[in-house]
Amino acid sequence: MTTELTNDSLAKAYDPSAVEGTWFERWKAWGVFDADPARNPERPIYHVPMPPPNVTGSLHMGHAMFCTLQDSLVRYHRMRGFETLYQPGTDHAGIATQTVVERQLAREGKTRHDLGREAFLERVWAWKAESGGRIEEQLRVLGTSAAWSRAKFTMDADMSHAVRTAFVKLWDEGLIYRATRLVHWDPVQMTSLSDLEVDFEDGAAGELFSFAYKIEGSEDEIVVATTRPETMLGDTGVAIHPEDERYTHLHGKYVIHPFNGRRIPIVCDAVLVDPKFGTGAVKVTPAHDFNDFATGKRHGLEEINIFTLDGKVNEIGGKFAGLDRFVARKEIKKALDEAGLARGAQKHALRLPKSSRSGAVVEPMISTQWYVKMKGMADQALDFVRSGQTQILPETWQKTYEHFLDNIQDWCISRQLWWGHRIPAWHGPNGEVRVSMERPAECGEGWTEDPDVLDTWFSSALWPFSTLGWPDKNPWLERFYPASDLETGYDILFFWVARMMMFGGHFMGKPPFKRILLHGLIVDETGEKMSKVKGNVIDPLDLVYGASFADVVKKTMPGAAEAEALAKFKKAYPSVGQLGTGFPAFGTDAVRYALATYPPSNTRIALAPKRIEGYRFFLNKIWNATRFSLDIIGDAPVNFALTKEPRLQLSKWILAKLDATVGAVHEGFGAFRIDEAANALYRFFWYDFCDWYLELTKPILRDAAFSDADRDETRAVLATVVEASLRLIHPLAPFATEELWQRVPKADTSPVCCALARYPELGDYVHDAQAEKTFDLVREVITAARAIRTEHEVHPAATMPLTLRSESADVRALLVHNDWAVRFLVKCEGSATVGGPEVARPPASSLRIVASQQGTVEVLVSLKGLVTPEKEKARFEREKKRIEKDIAAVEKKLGSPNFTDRAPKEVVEEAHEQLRSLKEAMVRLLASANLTEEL
RNA sequence: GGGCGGGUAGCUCAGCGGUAGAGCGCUGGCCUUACAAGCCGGAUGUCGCAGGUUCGAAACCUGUCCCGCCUACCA
Repeated sequence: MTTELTNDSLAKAYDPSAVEGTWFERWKAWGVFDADPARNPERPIYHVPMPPPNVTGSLHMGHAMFCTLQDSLVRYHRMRGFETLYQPGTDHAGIATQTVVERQLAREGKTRHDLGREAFLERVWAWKAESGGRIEEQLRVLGTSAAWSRAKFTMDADMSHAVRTAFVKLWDEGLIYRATRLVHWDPVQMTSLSDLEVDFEDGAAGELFSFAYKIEGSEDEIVVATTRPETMLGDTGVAIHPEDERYTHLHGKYVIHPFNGRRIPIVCDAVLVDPKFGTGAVKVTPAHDFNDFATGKRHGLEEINIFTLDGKVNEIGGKFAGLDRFVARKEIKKALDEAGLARGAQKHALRLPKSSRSGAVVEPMISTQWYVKMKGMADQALDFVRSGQTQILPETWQKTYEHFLDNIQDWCISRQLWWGHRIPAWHGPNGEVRVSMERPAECGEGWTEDPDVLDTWFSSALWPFSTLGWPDKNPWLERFYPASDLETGYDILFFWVARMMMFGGHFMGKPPFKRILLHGLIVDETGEKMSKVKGNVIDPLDLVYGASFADVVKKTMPGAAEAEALAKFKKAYPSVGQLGTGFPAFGTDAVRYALATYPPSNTRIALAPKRIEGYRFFLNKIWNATRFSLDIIGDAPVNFALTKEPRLQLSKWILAKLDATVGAVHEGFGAFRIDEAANALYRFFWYDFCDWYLELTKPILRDAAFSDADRDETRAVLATVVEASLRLIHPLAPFATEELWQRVPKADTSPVCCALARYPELGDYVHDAQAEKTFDLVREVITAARAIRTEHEVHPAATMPLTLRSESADVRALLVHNDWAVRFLVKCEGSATVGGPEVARPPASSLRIVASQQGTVEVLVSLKGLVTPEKEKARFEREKKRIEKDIAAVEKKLGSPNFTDRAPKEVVEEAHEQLRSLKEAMVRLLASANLTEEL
């Protein structure tokens, strides 16, 4: 397979579609994705559980983000020899999936109740079968090197078994209980919600409506205010502050409900009532408000439920019965007004609680639900992090994690849905409850199975070990628990991560992972959250394969007018205007690379398509540099041993830079700063390797002045650097690097593919910081000479004499040794004249000073006839100013009384060195001042 | 109300005690036989504001103004 590849020549330009098609299947065939608990027990493990996406969902940028980061980490560790398990899977996503199917039914004019539970579930499974494979397919497009053969679905039989086991265990331990209390109720989905599933819409326009209750047996009244007038049907108390003198006379009195005549006590409550707010009197509806519920408990008030489960007024409401809660609101206001009890209304901004899934306004409702006691598990989960057994990165999230667990509430785990894990409980005729894995034999006639299902997050909380076969003891669980890293978006830190930490600790006795890595939320280019309403959603596959903007918005805002949708889209992504009429096919590698360069500390990641383009250009650069290198290396065997002790300074320099880059990359991956690793590689490959090394191989290969030994060494260095770079970049851009790696010569007996090749380690190449600096000075000299040329508008093809002066013999030797490089890149006439300060300045020359720790170099370019005195004078002044400024800064530092005592030695020394070289530079510059006259 | 984070080049962001950085954008010049998806140059910042600590602050402290996010019971 590979030999046939090495024979065909590389296309002139990088084309992602040509390289991204086949590798996935090959990697699979080569066993890249496989983990094996029995293989080589000496190897350290690296296990990352993938956050299971909603099985019926489709790919969005969040998935692309986590795949990029996780897969990069996974490939990095795999190449470093870890026994690597990237555990994939999908989630049944209870409410979300049920909602989708119910909407389908609604289009047929049916509800789930028309079908009945069994038929409805069949329908959901059918939908899952139809759409369920898609998300996994899409994840593969991103190159995700997960153990696909082990993919799990949270409703699989084994996952289900784990869920029931966990439930029964918690029940037996007394950690699960049933309770009747106020819960967040979604009247549209008709289910309870955990407090995490409620979003608050800030600043919703509402009104504070005031009305009067008449005091029993008098014409006196007390005025209360509410944002939800309809709840007055369930009022069972009016609370005042015990010390509020306005109401002292009402202590112990009752008011009469205007619609049903209910006697309602006036109670004194200092907790609920703020005497300064409104009238200082509060209506109390224990059955429909969390504060009132607590108040009711304090005073023994009746709890009267006035709503049906779908949010209509129930029979208690009398003439209002059957009205939807929002209709009832209007009617009640009207009725109060007609009764002469309305006391006006004022605008009031309120926080409207909404279901994060259905968007329905959440109604607090009394009901009986199942709960998990969290305190003990939370304390343990807290301890895992505080003791350092589990590390959270970026560290800033640790506080958030702790704050949540410190204030943990018991978790309402029952949902009145059909799609999900059914609670394994049976209710007897006399209210008995049995919890068991299967229907207990004694629960026959008269016993009914609990109708509720579990919160989806209950099964996900078991994910790091249920996927390994828990509760059965087996080699996978032994070898791969705890996992190494858990990487996900910070938005599910509470929902998922904290709960895995709690369940992992409880069921396994150990935290489920060593590190928790969190990334931000991908938003549009202007920082707005992606949403269909805003029309700013981007499908990652459109970036990979390319798509016209017209097609993009057609998907984003189905049914909307194209012009309008396009306008919204372009507003959200100002940079796309520069991309023409659509996204070009950036390819997976470019999308991944771009996403990898955002630091994880960014809570919001503003997606700029233009930036992805930049990384596609980078891949093209890699492609062409490899192509060029292959051309130079040729077919003759490469003697890699020559790179161990290189003769050329240039060889040593690039190998040392490579080594430094290897270090930076490991640091980046190690600290979850993949962006740093990605940037280090980008800079090395483009700015060091391509711009300098590759350019300089040209004279080596072509000029007769170089020996065959030089050429052999250069071919070896070239092969080494290219091959190492491809391996280094592979975790970030797996496809292009694999394609190229297959074709480059390799030093050792290499494995079948780059994905399984050994990752470069520090010290593999020349480890020599000095070697880096040495040639860096040559580089600066060349840059200075080029700058002079450009400044004086010398045509790039023209040659001109160059003189380099330095007091340092070492520097002069360096310049002479690398004269060939200077000559080639500056395009000077013959060799540069290298000498000490005694060497005469060429007439009509322009000067630049390069100051370095090794010594100062005067770069003199003769420009006879090309430069005017005015221009040179201006340049001289600029140069002088620049150096003066630098000198002043360093002098100020060194001049201060105890800088030398307090600052670290290296810093002081460095400052001295700096000043010395700057002063030397100034002397040189000033010496040239009068020479401008010669021009 | 409480908590957390952020305000640095036109944009997106690094830097978090030692003379302001990157990518993109802008700009001048080059089709130099790997790459014009390129090459060689250039410009650009009172580092939100005000105090303080320090020899030295974009970085540390205090206050202040904006902006996000999370969290909470103001009817």
